Amino acid sequence: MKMTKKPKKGNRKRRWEEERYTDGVKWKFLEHKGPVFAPPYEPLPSKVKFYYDGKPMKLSPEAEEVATFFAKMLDHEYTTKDVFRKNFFKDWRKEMTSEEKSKITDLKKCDFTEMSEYFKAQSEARKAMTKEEKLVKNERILQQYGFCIMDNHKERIANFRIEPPGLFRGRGDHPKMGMLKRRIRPKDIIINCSKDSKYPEPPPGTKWKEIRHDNKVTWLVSWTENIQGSIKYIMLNPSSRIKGEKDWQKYETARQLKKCVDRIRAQYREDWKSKEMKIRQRAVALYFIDKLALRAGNEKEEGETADTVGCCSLRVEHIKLYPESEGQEFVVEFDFLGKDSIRYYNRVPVEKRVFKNLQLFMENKEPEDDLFDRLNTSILNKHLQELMDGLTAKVFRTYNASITLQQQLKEITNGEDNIPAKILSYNRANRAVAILCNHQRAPPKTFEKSMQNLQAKIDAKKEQLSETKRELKSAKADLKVRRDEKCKKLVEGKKKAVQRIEEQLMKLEVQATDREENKQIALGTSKLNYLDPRISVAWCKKWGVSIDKIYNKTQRDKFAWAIDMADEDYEF
DNA sequence: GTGCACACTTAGAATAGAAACT
DNA sequence: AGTTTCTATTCTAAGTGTGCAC
Repeated sequence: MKMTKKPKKGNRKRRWEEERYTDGVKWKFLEHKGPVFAPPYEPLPSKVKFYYDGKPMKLSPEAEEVATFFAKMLDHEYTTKDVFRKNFFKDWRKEMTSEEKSKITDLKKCDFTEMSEYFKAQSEARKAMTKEEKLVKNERILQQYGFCIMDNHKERIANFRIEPPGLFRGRGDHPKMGMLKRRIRPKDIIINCSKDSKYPEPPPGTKWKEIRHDNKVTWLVSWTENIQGSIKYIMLNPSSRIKGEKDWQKYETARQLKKCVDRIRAQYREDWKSKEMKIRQRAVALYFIDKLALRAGNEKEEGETADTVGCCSLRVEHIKLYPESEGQEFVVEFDFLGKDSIRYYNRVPVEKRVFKNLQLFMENKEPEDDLFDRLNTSILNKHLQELMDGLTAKVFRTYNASITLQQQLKEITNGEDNIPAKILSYNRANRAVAILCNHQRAPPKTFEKSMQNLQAKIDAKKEQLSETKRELKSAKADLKVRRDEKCKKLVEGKKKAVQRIEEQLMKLEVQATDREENKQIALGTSKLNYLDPRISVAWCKKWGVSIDKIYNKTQRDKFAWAIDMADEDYEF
């Protein structure tokens, strides 16, 4: 793939300019220390008791450990849910001795409160640990296990700690919530590294499941998780060469789409008229993916996960058709749970042909039937591949997100504004994308209160402003009477103060607006995954906004390639 | 086409750490 | 200095998409 770039500054190649390997080879040399395992279980002190049916009961270590997982979640809503409790209890019983099993037959009779209190106290104690103590411990492990050598570079590893055992927390209505996520041991672990590297050592007295040398993949460590049976990986940090290049490539593909999106749109509009049902469905689905930035919607195994859908897996029950609604024609109402069981609700007017097609697709179907019964993501992606090299459904999300940011920035940035107002504009552009992609968050628990506090601050600032203005007035009056240096100085000082306070007030007001508009919207996901960072870098350069106002340290590391590459006239 | 294994990106919540306030 | 509040980081679940066997 051709990627536009500036000529390099020095002799040394930047990492993202080094040559890339061919035929799927991801690296030539890989050396690392392996994973950090979860600390072993520490039995509770004997004074911390578990009660069954009001009576203290000493549990076997295995049963006790699983009980602590539940105790640690006692304050969480999960533990009130039937499915969670049922799954937990079933898995807990598997860890019990036969005696325990015969005695403990009802979860309602279990009292974990002492355990729960104990863990709360522990976490308080941990908080009270001095900075140095915490830092030293974490830092040592980070230095030892947090990095690897991939080819010529020392790279940061993302998740070098193995997930500790606990109770599975699925999102939404997950049928497996509460199941026991078992402890991962060395014999579960597959190590991936290069043959000529120094292999990681398993803990004394243990063995790895396997050591392999597959340089067509990027992971360092893998294991199979017991809830869904899926594979988990340890991979590199987003700042690494291998992740950065992939990210860059993703945006280049989206820019390719920009070049041919008009043709593709014309094509799918044509296909709305096709004689073939399959093609019509494909064309309508693609229209939704393009217009509404819906996800592809792979099919999922029923009963294994929460019931969520994307575009291709939409069911009849997820949309409602209104030939006419609130003065608009051909309105489609979407209401379904998407990824992470986040609700997607939207009412959109569509073209007549789309509307008619939808009516056709829904004819003689039950609510739980697939809307696009002749379509799936594989068919759709095969078609997209023919339209453009590397094109898949998700590229539309990347493309539409990035192009929206660019357009919005162009439209709403005001050169006259001061820096905070410009940043507000940036956040608003970012927000437009987050809304498009339906990136939501639970409103922070303290949102109302924090809003009130901010408003109080604003009121106080206003009060201060009028007070200072009064002082300025009287100083001016004084100056008229006694024209001495001291009075002049005072007037100047007050003028400055008024100006300063006005600026502070303005900043607070901007902050309030920004926060209010952000109540239920998460900006981070689009910023991190959908917006070509070069657009943001160019915007910062063009308007003289420091890049760290837009990206924090971690984000600057992730987007180092873009910060280096883009100048102020970069066009997505 | 269908089902499955695999590898990788994308996602919001939880937690830790930093900053602001009292 | 202690407490509260905001921000950054960590965690890991939940998606997407490919390739292969049948």
